[in-house]
Amino acid sequence: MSPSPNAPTPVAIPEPTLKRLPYYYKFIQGQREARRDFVSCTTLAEALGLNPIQVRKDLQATGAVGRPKVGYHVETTLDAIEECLGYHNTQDIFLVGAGHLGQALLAYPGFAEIGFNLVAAFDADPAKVGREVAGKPILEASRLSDLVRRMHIQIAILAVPAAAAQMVTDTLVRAGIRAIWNFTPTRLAVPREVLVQDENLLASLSVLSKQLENSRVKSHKESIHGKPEEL
Amino acid sequence: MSPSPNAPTPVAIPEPTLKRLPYYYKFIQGQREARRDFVSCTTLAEALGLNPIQVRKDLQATGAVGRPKVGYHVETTLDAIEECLGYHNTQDIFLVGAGHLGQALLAYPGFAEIGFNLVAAFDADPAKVGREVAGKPILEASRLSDLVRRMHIQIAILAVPAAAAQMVTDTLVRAGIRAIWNFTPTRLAVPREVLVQDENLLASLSVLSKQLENSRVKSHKESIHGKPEEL
DNA sequence: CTGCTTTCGGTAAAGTTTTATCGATATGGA
DNA sequence: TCCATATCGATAAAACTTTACCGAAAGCAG
Ligand SMILES: NC(=O)c1ccc[n+]([C@@H]2O[C@H](COP(=O)([O-])OP(=O)(O)OC[C@H]3O[C@@H](n4cnc5c(N)ncnc54)[C@H](O)[C@@H]3O)[C@@H](O)[C@H]2O)c1
Ligand SMILES: NC(=O)c1ccc[n+]([C@@H]2O[C@H](COP(=O)([O-])OP(=O)(O)OC[C@H]3O[C@@H](n4cnc5c(N)ncnc54)[C@H](O)[C@@H]3O)[C@@H](O)[C@H]2O)c1
Repeated sequence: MSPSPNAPTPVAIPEPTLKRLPYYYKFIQGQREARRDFVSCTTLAEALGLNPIQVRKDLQATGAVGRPKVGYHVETTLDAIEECLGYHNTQDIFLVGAGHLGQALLAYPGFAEIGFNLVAAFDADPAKVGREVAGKPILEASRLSDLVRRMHIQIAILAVPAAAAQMVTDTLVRAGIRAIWNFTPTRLAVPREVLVQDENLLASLSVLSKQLENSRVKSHKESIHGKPEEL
Repeated sequence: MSPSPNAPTPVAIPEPTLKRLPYYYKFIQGQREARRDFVSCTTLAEALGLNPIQVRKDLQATGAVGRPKVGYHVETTLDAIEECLGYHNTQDIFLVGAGHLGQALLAYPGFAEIGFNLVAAFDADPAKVGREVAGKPILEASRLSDLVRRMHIQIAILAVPAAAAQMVTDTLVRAGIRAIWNFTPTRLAVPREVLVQDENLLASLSVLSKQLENSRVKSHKESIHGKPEEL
């Protein structure tokens, strides 16, 4: 309750903001390559199809400061975002379940670019164990617990069949995992101190489909009630 | 502005709710298999680690009605969720970009279960064209536009390299696509009437990593300021 | 140098989503 | 039969996110 003595306001950054930061980062990188030194919220917003005020608030949250009439300094703003998202501090992570999805993730070079080192995968299928994908070994699932512990792995990617999800989670938790990136369509039961980020792809697709249905109804209504606003 | 004459309250269901519905669905299916006829918000919330009041509001949004002291009828509630998420009305969809991620999606049987029929993939790589993945053909990218139009495809999955994302999007839009499920880390420019659902995996991982960092700071603070609340 | 315009930062308002409160209803046991 | 209790539905409060507003700073044109 009492404010910390000298804490530099470590106000948690809202999740929607965190999800937008990578877009700003990518665009500002492009500006750097184009040899531009400054970029304004207006420009960013225009390019990304967002509200300029929202962009400004998001950048403020990273600690970046802008100059009126000029915008934000490209280099320092990139640094601020990197700092904010922790692109610097490299982190080793594991993947559990080297099936279709797991192997796609293994092969993906994008993680390394933002400071994650996907070290190894684990699988229960003997036919997969021993193979490599993109230079990453697929190890025996039975070794998971021990290696999480010994290598002090904090984050694991979960890409096993739904039926195995909770069991693997329990193993990870017992081994001391701190966060799980969950691609299974299961709600995982974990202790309060363990974080879970759900990536429920089916749910996302359902949302899209539902919104499509809504928009159909809406535009139909509009066309009936006569509201052909097209600008 | 004026209320529609006889519309059955087509209030748009909030996205967070839509994303939770599949979890309820899956759990209630389990209850059906266990021969239970009713399920309460309390039970659901307990099992899924959610707030019971939230569960109740979510179910209300689907149109399901419950009985005090008893809960929600399993069969009718499943129907309500199916109806709400459109699990019934089957829909053909296309995938563009049959690379690592695209092929994992092609092989995934989950889409069919919720009413989506992933008909075909399209790729620019001649080495991939002509092959099949899980019985789904990989077709020449040049045929995309024509087939979207002729088959009246409304939803496309975008899994091409970021560099090609906008170009493919433009093609899809010109061909009359209505919604794009976007796995590239790019913000797509589309006309207002086209929906885009972004699935920015790197952004999600960044969020998780940041939250982990926050929780570390917090628990450290707590341990200093003495706040070992453990219940 | 002066005024015009763009853009920032802070604060306030509006909109959404989550959580709380409370009366009503139905069930099961006294 | 009647009471205690679990649970629902509705309404309200709280928390969070997005959007708006306004004064100040800084570049630019004349
Ligand atoms: N493939 C997709 O596109 C896709 C899309 C959305 C969601 N998902 C979800 O992702 C998960 C994985 O999907 P997939 O298509 O890769 O499935 P998959 O069957 O191809 O792969 C699962 C892998 O996990 C391994 N495995 C099983 N039990 C294990 C255990 N106890 N420990 C370690 N490894 C174990 C299997 O051997 C297999 O290699 C599923 O939960 C699925 O619902 C996948
Ligand atoms: N693989 C992953 O796990 C992963 C994770 C997160 C994000 N993503 C994103 O998903 C996208 C695809 O990733 P990937 O790993 O599958 O890449 P990939 O390179 O394996 O596959 C891309 C495919 O797209 C095809 N392609 C290229 N240009 C095309 C065009 N104009 N029309 C049709 N097809 C075209 C290529 O031939 C290739 O088969 C990328 O944008 C990536 O950033 C992938």
